[in-house]
Amino acid sequence: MAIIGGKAEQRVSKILEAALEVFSRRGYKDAAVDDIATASETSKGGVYFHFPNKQAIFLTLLDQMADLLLSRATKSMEAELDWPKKGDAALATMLHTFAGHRNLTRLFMIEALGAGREFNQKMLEMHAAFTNLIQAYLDEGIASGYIAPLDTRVASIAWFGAVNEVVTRWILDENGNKLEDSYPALRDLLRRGIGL
Amino acid sequence: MAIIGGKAEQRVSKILEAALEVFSRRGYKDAAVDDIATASETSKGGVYFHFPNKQAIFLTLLDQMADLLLSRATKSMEAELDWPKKGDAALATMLHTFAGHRNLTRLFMIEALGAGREFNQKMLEMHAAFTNLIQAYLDEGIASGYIAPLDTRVASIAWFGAVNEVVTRWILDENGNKLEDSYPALRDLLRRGIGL
Amino acid sequence: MAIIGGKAEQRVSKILEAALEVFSRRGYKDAAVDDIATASETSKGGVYFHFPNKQAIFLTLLDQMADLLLSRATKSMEAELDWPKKGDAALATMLHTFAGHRNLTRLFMIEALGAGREFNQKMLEMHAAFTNLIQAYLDEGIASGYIAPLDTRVASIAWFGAVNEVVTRWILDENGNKLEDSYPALRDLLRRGIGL
Amino acid sequence: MAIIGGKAEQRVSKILEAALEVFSRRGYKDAAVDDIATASETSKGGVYFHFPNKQAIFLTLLDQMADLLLSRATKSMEAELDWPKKGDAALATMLHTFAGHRNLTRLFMIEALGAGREFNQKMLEMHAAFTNLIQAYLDEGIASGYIAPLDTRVASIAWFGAVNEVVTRWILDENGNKLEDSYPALRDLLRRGIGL
DNA sequence: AATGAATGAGAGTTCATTCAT
DNA sequence: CATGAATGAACTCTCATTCAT
Repeated sequence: MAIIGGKAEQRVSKILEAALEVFSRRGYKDAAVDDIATASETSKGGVYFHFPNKQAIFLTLLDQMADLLLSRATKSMEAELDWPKKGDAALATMLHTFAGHRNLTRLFMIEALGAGREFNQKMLEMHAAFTNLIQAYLDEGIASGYIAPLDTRVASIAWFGAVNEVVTRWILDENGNKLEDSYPALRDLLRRGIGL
Repeated sequence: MAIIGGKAEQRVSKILEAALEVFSRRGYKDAAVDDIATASETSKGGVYFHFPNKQAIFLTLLDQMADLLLSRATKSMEAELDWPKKGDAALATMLHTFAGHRNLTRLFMIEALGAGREFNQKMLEMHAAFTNLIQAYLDEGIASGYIAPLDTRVASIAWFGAVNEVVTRWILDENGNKLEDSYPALRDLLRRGIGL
Repeated sequence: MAIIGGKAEQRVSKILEAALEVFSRRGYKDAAVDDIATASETSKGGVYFHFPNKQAIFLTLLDQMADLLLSRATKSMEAELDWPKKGDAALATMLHTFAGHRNLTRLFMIEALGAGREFNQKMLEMHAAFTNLIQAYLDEGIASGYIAPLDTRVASIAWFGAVNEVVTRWILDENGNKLEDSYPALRDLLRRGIGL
Repeated sequence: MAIIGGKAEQRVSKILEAALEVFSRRGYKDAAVDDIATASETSKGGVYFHFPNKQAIFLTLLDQMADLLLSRATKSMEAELDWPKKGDAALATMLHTFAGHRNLTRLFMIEALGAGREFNQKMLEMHAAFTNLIQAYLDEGIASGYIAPLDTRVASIAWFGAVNEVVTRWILDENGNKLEDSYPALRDLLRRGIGL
């Protein structure tokens, strides 16, 4: 009957919204399902009607975030025609997206790592999704002759790591600088690293 | 009167050893003090006689690790006279040290980040200790004319992040490749990134 | 929909009943929440669902008791028209009520005092509630010319103390005399003390 | 060898002093033997060398206090020749002694009651010691014809209770009035209560 | 769909007591 | 005599999960 989202879908997204807030405020382990229920104006039973357990809520959030980040990065690359500019655009988009969603970023970069071995596989997949995107980009650059051949697997990991650390520092340092200020230096460094 | 270490010191290091094992196997939150006690062949009370609480055990471990890593890296740099080789040596040493202490590394790179807000400050300090070492190295390179001026703050963070991610992937991927295989590609990438 | 009390109310009073029994048998500190849970045929979690902590259970009991005692004393005073008889009635009621609720009395007179500094304020209030009642009575006696003016604050405290000690002795002496046997002598003493 | 007190005796009294301080500050249950050890500049083992257990320390203190109070009261009574003045002197001495040892008084009046059933017998004995003293005094007054015959058992309990409550209120009310201010009113009341 | 009461395993921490040195 | 390391039972409190209504 519903067109854009039935009652159930609305409830689910309300719960996810609340969960994001609670998880990023208290950390995965310290976040109580009760807190999520309260924050989403439901009851514990209500949450468990829509999700089989706490883990599933967290995983859903991680998936959503990865999708958001990847699709934005992809889109911004597609919007550029020039190969080098594609990379710059992706980097800028990533930093911009992170900067705009500090909670989400904390969840994605910090909490998810330490949330327990259950999430290791997921984290690996997510890191891989990003590095694969980067690697494809670098391979394209080599194929089109923009850069000389190099170990794109390691390079993509290093790129991701560099961005990751800049972001992590920004998260950990509660009253630090603006994230986007690092963009120019980071871009130059990454470009030069692949001999561009 | 004690020659190598009194009974207390021995007990403390036995507890720390056990804690390292337990923390890296179960994660900070899931590690029970009871597990640590059992693993160190003491009782819970015994653990609490030597440490005020669980957090303190974890922090002690983190400090130990940071000291180990930093001192090894520093030493290996001092052993080289040529500026560029100092960096290579440090990188090689780091990867080698990580590779040789998987548990320790997991604690340091994964668990500690997500263990809770209480450790954020500590993590910031530790990351900073490493990037400061790198930054000093880069500044020296600029001062001696080996490389052109660049934003060494961001560069050092990016370097550390690159290494970090390579190591994190190695940790998360339980049956992956040898860590040290990434050395040549990583070294080239980092070198080139600073225009060397 | 509920007629006499919902499930929750019933559970709460079952817990309070059990708590009264456990507290007066073991003392506040030695009473384990687990004991209360078992005695009320619930689980520990069940108790904590209805009360935020152990202290709150104890305080609820204290309040209930104070209310019971005060309302009974007040009622018995209102039932008499003659001023001196009001006092006698209150005393008789108090002793009778105490005699009929040994556990409750132990809690109120013994455990609550030594349960810890946290309860000092509460105890002060409760003692004050009783002495205020007595003081009002004495003031009324003076106003109506039954007795000569005297320091009713100290007198009411002394009255309460006298009753208190008689009761305390009865409690401490596990196999002693009947409490109510002390009534005539105590009444005469108190009466004479205010010059009646 | 020792004349006034050997090393052992000194240690014991140092421990008792410390215990008094700790017990009255933290209450019986919350006082840790470790605290007492530290406060008396010994070790836990040291305390256990001189006392078989925590209970014994507490009991020793209670005995000491009762002895102190009783002997002072007795002495001040002996110093008076006039029978009614003996009672006044005892009361004044008691209030004065309590007022000068707030910690001790708290221990004696409050903590000891709630410290657990193990101390009930002791408390009974102590209360009895006081009321016996009072009762003997009252009996003497009857025998010498100062007052008319009355139930001196209940009367002595009531007297003790009256004093007790005045003192208890003074203890519970951390920032209340001076204890000795209650003396005149209390004296008049007690005197009149026995028809003096 | 949703609620809230209930469960019960377990967490970190404390502490009286013991005992080898 | 004294020490401090060790023990282990007990404690309060938390929380993911279940389920009758």
